[in-house]
Amino acid sequence: MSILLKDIAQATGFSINTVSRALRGDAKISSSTTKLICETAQHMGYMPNSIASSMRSNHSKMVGIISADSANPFFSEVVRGIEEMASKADYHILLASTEESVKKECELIKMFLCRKVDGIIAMPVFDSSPAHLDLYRSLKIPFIFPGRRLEGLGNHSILHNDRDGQRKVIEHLISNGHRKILYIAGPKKVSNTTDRLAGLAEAYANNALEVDPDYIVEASGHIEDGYYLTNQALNRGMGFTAVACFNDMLSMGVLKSLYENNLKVPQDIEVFGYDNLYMSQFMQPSLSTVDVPKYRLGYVAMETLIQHIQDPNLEYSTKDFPTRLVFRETTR
Amino acid sequence: MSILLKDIAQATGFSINTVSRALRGDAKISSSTTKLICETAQHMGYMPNSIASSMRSNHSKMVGIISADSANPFFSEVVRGIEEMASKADYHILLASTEESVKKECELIKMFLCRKVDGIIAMPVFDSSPAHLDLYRSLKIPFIFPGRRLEGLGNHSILHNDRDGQRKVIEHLISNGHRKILYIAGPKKVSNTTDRLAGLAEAYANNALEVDPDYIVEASGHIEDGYYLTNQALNRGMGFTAVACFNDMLSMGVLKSLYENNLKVPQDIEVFGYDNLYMSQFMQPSLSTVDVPKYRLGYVAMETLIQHIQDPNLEYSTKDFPTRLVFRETTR
DNA sequence: AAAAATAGGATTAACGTTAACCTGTTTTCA
DNA sequence: TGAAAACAGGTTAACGTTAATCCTATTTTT
Repeated sequence: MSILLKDIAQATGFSINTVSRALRGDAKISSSTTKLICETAQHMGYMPNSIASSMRSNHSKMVGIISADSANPFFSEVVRGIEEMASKADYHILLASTEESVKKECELIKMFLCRKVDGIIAMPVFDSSPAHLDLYRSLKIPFIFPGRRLEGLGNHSILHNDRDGQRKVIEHLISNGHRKILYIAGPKKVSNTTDRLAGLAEAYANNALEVDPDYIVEASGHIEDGYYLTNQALNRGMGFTAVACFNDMLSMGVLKSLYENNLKVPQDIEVFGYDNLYMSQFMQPSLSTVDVPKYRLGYVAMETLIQHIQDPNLEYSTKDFPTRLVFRETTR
Repeated sequence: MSILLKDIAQATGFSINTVSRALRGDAKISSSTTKLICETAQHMGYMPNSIASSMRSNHSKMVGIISADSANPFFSEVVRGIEEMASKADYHILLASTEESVKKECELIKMFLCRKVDGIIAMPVFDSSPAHLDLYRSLKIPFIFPGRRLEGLGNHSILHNDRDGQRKVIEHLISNGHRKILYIAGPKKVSNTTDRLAGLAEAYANNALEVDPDYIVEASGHIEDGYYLTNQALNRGMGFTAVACFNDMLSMGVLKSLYENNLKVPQDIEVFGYDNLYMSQFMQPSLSTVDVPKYRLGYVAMETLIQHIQDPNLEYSTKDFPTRLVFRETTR
């Protein structure tokens, strides 16, 4: 059916092994032989069978990516960074999304293991069940968590100072005179939610203010949550003067709700997002937010993963990127 | 290192082959034996090596997905449909994006072939170069094009009446009295651009109107194009009273530009998108658009692909889903 | 009661590649 | 000048599964 090493061996008169080595650029094969073999392979339209190669060589040149939420462009950006680096290093990607389900996450890991990926990059659900953690701990292949962390596996993470970023946002709002700030938090099962809430608490504490739990509402992180939760808070007459969101998608829903309720942004209410999605600058009004280096996160995660694949003894160490506030039209 | 069929064979006293067949539910193995083997496998924590399985059985249970543009949530939705169906049928996905580059598309196909995928689902670039088409024609595995088409391979497509949808949009605008409609087209290298432009032409023809090429501008399909092209048209004093876009992302940029130029939507200018992204209902103002069954497109594409994998003699036939206009706040 | 069919499983040989080891020349340089 | 390297490539045996074939009791058929 298709061209095999055997066929090239026959055509050139060399052994299968020599052909295999020549095609892989083995230095033991003379350059003239290598050239002849490569050209013959080219002409015959040889395509290596990576399944067979993986089988024998014990590495698949594939890494498994576990994304979290396909509805949020945040993750597309991270994955784009991963892909870019992967492609440079001639790795390929097996991609799937958990939609924030631990069960699915565990299944994916097992699937990746069966498929013999060389490493895993995951945006894991924050779930402290032993089964989940043990699964990661039992992994014999390298794994990296870009943008998220997992209890006890902190050094596998590449983070971006969530706590710091959220603290700055809240401090800014407080210094602008706001005392009733509605905070739309992310889902509990995401580490960033916890970290950003810690940043919020810190900001209040730094200003000797109490956190009012009524002004912290939980969301799954999608646009509609921002919309409905803002409507709800408004209906309850909570009288907030600023809204800080766990992410930009939520903010988009918030802006919609505020507009429909005839509240002017930023005059009546200031709004802050988090993530700095590309689209946020085109929201109406354009969104003030916290920039997270999404692409870089993915890129570095892949880069780091490859280092660990190449040197299994390499120690893991947390990286932490700085965040940066981006002021646009939703703040004064 | 890890548990193999061999180990289960040793533990149960059956042959490797019997273990393999029992685990796959072969009817030739008695139910008591099957039960014993499966339970033992479970206890020992057996994980099948899909690489080895693929190698021998000649099917990988993987399909390659070629997406087009990672920045557009349209494709995430399609991929979600693909994944859902794939997961039901126990297929897994190798996903990559061309970012609309034919070169990358061809490379991806070859990569998928090397990795022995059982089929391919692609959103191909519309490029009539022989190399590109021949590559698809030479494929010995099934392939489906959801939402796009390729010259001469029309029956591999699952479409959604692009021409019809765009015609309705333009006819609606014309019937609303608009005579100067700015149309922001997609990139030439996407079949939908051509088809939607045909729909536009049809609408004009049906109303005995001439198409003014000056009012048709080309874009790559991203938010910023909508923004800059609208600014540009405004600066040129083109005096249009409606804007129809190739997709919703463009519309988001258009809305931003119009707002910044103090033009009220829909009072001064009506705007129509295309795709009906989830987020479009939250744009400010919410976007009138054409609904495309994105998820369904992906789902059916995968479903169809599996049918073709299971029956290689099955004839290909184009499917065509109906579109539906969605009226929101950007139209009167 | 002998032949045929069936159930249940064992043996053997692949799948296409690469790793490990081996062999025969040619260089090198002490 | 001769022994050790270096060079260039060949041989053989895997990797873990599954397909194809074969075997042997037991049951069914006639």
